[in-house]
Amino acid sequence: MGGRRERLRAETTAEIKQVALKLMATGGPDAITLRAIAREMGMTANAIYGYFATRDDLVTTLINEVYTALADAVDSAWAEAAAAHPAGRIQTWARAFRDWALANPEGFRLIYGDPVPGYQAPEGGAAPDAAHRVCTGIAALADAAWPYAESLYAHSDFQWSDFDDGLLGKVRPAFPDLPPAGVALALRIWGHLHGLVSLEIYGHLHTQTINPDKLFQEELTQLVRSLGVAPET
Amino acid sequence: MGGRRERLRAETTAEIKQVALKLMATGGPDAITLRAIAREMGMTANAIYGYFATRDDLVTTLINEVYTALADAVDSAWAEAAAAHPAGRIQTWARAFRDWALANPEGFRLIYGDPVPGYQAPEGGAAPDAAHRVCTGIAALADAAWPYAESLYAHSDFQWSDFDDGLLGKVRPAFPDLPPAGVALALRIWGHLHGLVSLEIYGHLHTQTINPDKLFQEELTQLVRSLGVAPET
DNA sequence: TGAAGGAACTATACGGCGTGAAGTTTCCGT
DNA sequence: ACGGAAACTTCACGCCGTATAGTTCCTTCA
Repeated sequence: MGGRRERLRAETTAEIKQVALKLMATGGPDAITLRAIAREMGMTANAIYGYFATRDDLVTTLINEVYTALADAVDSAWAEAAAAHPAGRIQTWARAFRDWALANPEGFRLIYGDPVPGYQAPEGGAAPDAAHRVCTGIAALADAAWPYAESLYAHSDFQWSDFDDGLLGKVRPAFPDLPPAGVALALRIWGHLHGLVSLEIYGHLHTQTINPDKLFQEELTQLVRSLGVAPET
Repeated sequence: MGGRRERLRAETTAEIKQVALKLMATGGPDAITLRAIAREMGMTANAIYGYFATRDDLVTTLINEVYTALADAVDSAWAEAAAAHPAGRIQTWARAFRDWALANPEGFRLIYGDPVPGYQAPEGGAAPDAAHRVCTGIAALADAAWPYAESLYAHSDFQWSDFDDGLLGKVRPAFPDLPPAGVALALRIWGHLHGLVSLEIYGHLHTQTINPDKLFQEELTQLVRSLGVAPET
């Protein structure tokens, strides 16, 4: 075990994924075809079946990796701004989210759109896990803002049972003071940011406004304001 | 002109679109294939080229029709709630938006997602127009809320030049009292609602919360609150 | 050392896809 | 009645995922 055979195998697997990502970056998620990957690698399409049972398996793996990359990006942005005022920290996180999406539009489509004709996401896997990581990141925003915002959500009647156990398994230990209403707030913020970024990535915002940047900045300003967190300046 | 030939042609065109929509409803946007449509109609795939220059042309036409249907749905909901309090009227509109999406998830994907492998939306066409109609609908929400919300956006420095002329051509005549900051608010609300609905349609919300209904209702409650519009009850 | 076994890969094939070119039928206007 | 156009079919090409069978080569163990 751990011999040359398995090392070569791991390298080939990595190359397949890398080539697939390169194809996706240039031609969109639809460009991920076994034949194109094999062509790029000087192989036959069928050889890939030795590494991935099916094309959807490969796509699933890619989704997991890309989603993890997104989660890493926003997590590290959050960590780097640890010392900042909550308002600035929240804005840093959100900007990292949008910046990653703009830098990896195909990755964003891969994660959040219909990645490939007929692709159906499997039940388990790392993608829900990465999604939970992202949600946990937003829960961190909510947690940071909660001392300011709590009074606004006094009448919200959410219970823990309203949420997914896998998500709560990450959120509750990390933020023991955050109540169910705070998790709902986090999901809503996620939706807000996802919506604006998604519209932009898919080109729908472009037909409405000249500079989405300004709109997003306004969103962030109003976000921290609506949370009751005083802006930095 | 206006003879039997052209009537038959119009009927066939309509049947192609209808069959395509039926296929989409059952198998998703990816099921829209010329061969499947032709099979359903007892024709050859190439016969469709007499009616649509290419498959993307057909998809574009479908997008226009479906988008128009969405715009009609939310417009009529807005009109029916004309007498209601602004808070209720806004919530009625937003619920109509989400209800339409949940009732026509494939249509939503067709409009807002990657409809079909490699499809690229053309520059002009009716889709941007329908998008402007939807945005104008949200501008109506903003306009209704503006008397309450204006003070919150006093420091926003948006200008007319920040927005698309086609959109302004519809919004400014309809709502002469709405300033640029109000249009920005409308786009932000659009993004918020789109994000939550989009996450739900694509199944990402499902792995976080048990009942998206409740989350969306919370969103509406907080929306009217953040606009300063007193809730009805 | 040499044979067994399995992993890696190729060859071939099938059906489905969009699309182009050429041929055939059917109908309309003159 | 006839010329021409519109509607439609047939055939072909290259793309796709994938199943099956066959081949080559490395590793491991007796």
